[in-house]
Amino acid sequence: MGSGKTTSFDIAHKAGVSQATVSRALRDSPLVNPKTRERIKQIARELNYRVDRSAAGLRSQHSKTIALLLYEDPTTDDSQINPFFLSLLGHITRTAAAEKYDVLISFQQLSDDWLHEYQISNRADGMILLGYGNYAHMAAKLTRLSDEGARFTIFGLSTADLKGHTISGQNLEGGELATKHLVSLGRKRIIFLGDASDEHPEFKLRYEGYCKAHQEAGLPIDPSLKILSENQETAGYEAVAQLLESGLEFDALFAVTDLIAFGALKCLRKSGIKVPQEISVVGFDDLPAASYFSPSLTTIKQDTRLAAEALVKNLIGMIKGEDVQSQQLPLFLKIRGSCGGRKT
Amino acid sequence: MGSGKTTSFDIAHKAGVSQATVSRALRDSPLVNPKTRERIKQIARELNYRVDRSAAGLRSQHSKTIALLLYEDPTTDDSQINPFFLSLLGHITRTAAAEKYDVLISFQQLSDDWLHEYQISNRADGMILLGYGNYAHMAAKLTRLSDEGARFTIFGLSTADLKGHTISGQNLEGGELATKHLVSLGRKRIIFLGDASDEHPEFKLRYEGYCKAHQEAGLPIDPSLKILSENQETAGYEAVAQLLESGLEFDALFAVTDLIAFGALKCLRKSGIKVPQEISVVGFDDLPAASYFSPSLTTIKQDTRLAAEALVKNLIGMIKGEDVQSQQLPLFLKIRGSCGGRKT
DNA sequence: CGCATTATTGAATACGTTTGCATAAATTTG
DNA sequence: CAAATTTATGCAAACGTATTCAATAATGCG
Repeated sequence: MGSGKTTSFDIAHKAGVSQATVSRALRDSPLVNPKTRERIKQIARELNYRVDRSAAGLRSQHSKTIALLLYEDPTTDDSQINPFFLSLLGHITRTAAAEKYDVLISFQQLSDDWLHEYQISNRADGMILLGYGNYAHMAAKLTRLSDEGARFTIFGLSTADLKGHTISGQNLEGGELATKHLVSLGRKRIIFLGDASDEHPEFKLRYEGYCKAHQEAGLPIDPSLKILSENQETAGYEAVAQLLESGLEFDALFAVTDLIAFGALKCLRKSGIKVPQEISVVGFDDLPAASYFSPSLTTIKQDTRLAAEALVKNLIGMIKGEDVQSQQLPLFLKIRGSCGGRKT
Repeated sequence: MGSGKTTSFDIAHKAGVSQATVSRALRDSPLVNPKTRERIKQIARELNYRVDRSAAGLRSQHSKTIALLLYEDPTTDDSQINPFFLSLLGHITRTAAAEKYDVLISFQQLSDDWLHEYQISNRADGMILLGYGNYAHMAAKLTRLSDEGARFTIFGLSTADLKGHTISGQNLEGGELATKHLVSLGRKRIIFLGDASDEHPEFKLRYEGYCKAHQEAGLPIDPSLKILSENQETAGYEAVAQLLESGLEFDALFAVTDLIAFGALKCLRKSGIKVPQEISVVGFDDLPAASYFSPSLTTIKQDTRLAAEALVKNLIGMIKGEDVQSQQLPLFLKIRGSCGGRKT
């Protein structure tokens, strides 16, 4: 009491065993007699003892911590974070906690130093990378990091080179799902709005799904219906404004993200075009605001809980040296007012 | 190269100095010759050396980490997190990073073990507590923790007992701001919607601001206009539904949070009441969805950046043993469609 | 130039664990 | 019942850093 904090030696002294035994008992080692283990645990509880994480980390060379790196797009300095990640964040921390891992969070731009900054410094045993970005740009970098021994999982990207590191939605199926829904409503000239270039492989896949749905329905794929838009609300607005001005005929709109869809909806509303009566709109992501928007937005929903669990469990598997597989998670169609016609 | 990771000894060897000098040099100690310091730093850079955080933490007994504890309301098990915190979260991590602190994140219910779980275990040097809850319930607990030596700051609560620990908005001024705006629009019978009981001191202050605005405008304070509502969208909906049924006359509505306001707006819309023509509505918080709602919601906005900086800097000050002061931060009125009448 | 300071450095230790190895006690086996 | 095995425990050595104390080199002062 007189001196500093409670250590495992104090427990050992009180229990009449060696410090080594205390350490083993608290970690549920089979090397210790169940009876002594319980006695030790009881004493530890009474003294409100906690293992010193720094000491444990130093000795075992494991921090039992995961670094969650949200990297921001350097071009947009508004610190608005995609709310979609908030949900992911919650599930990640919960899953990690269940596995006895802490979660460190950091907002960063892509850096060469991830590996050293987190793993080598023993701040974290592995990293989860989140955030929309020009993944194509990063693939090479990530492959190199992986080769250097970096342990990480990344959401949204799917590249053969990064086996086991990637968790993503079934983007192709998602695009197909959205388009099929529009087709089933009798829509024939469906705009695809977004950047389906190599910069955004996931968007590209959504476009492929769009095409597949057309083929299966026997509809022609008109390239002029594929409109470029950055992943921002204002960009969606602008794109639709130009579209209307061009006089191109269309009766539906598949926006590759909800953000784009919001912009599109605003522009349509301003132009006096009725949604969904004249134009049906589908988004992608199911941002919280999607249900608040007027009209509420039909969209493709990720199961953030599944995604979070996959990200965490793959990463921990990697840390433990197991062999893990990349996963593509199913997506769901969330029907709301911008499409159905009858619902709110 | 043959053996393990790079340590300060390796740097020392290569630089021809002792390990002690390396440690000092990397920490910019004045005890080391500037010339040797630069040489050492250069070598460290070349070898991609990073200080082992566990070792440093063990030796210095500081983890250089802040734990961000978001505690969930146990009664609502939907894992929807208030998006307001996302913004706060971003600013907190950025501020902490600038001060060389890591941020650990955890979703937890109120627990007696915070102190031991984080501080004693050397997982974090201090804690930031976030989340709406029945603060009154917690005040006693937090006071005890504080007495036991827990270092923490908390957002939203303001209690004399927790000197230096609390950062909050100027709730009274905020309530006044909102109400004055409604009064300036010619509204005379303004509903106050929320739980202004002892359970929510911050809501109580908003109500006091509401009263103050009335007094200053020479308007009577009618207690029957003070309507109870839980802090949930559905609760706001229900409350307004009952209100309409009761036939009570009113021309404006001040919801103590945006969530409540959303519910209120939905109910008004469903009942065919025009906002803002017949009823003006003001919320509180400026959730991201507030601008997406139709009509967009006039509300009181917190400066999350200021709040985050205050939370982090007060906490770090506390950790360093400095004397810190609680703060009340200014709030801002964000005028949108639910109120003005002319704007979108 | 001799002494008092100051500026730099190194040797050694402690931080609180985890874990390999040795040992003693208990149990099984032939 | 002796030998072989299993079960429980303790001893002691890391893990990589920060820091106290002593020591040396460099500088200033009269």
